[in-house]
Amino acid sequence: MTSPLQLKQSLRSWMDVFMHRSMRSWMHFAKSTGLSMPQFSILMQLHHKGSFGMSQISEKFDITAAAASQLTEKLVQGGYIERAEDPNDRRAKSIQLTPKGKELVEAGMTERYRWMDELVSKLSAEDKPKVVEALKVLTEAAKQLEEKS
Amino acid sequence: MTSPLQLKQSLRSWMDVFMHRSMRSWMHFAKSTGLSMPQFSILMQLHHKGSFGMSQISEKFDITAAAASQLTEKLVQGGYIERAEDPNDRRAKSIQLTPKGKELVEAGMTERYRWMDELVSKLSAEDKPKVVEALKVLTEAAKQLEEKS
DNA sequence: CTTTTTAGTTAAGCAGGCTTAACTTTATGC
DNA sequence: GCATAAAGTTAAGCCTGCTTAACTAAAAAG
Repeated sequence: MTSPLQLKQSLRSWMDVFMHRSMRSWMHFAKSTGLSMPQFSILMQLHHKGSFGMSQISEKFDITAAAASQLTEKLVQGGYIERAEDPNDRRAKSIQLTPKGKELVEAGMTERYRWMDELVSKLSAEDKPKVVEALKVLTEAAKQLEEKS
Repeated sequence: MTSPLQLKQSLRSWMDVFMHRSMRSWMHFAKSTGLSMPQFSILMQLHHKGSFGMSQISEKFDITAAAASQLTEKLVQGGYIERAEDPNDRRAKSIQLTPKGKELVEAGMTERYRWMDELVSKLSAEDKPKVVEALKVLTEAAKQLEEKS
């Protein structure tokens, strides 16, 4: 018997410890790159979605088009992204990660994963399969939620 | 048989989807409060640790003592924290959340938990206990790691 | 008891993000 | 085709965070 309360409790405990830890390593890495958080967030967003235009940025980050334009300009200057004209709509610009940008994002991910890998090394042999199973279930559920919204 | 690769894979998939989602709700909430990210981070840190002094802030957030002092000043002005003299060392100041500050942090946590609760509602009855078990194991492992560092 | 360290504050100045306002250029509606 | 809307850009100005530098006050060291 798993009470609903127990389930929520364990999820929340995990969430607290996980968030606290990963946020720290996250900000720490962002700082070490010399990029600001907003700039860094755009790179991550590009990593997830592949490419998008200015308007998507202003929408996602809830800033004006002007702000989005200025932020991306700095990333272009830094050589992290490149702006290309959308062939279908010549007003629109499609932005993408450059190799340099990809490299930086990869490095950030690796940093983030390190703690996870340490965590794994603490698990007993019998716990490991259980954890794998549970995380797959959770990831699957999360993806379902994502699609709906 | 759970291969090490499989374990890492499932952890990383979960981490990606989880981070992406919770970072968004996190920043969104911070923005809605009108506080800046650094200010908000200080409140969260206070929530975790209870109370601490200026020097801890500059250390944790890797900023100068001057910056820490100015940031906390704004939070005091806003009524989110209060500064008290440390009776043992009258140079030091101990800062704490006010009721207003606590309220705000609680609201942020609730926001963060909401997605988790939705996630739970997607799980089948047979999956739930497995998830609880796995998360407890992970949380326990995380706490062990935390102590060492 | 004097010197030095430590904790924190204040002020000046710089850099970044963001907004509004005034544009340019391309697409759409009628 | 012409007016209107949409996608971006640019510039001016504000606010915030951050740093350095100069300071006050209390503790520790000698």
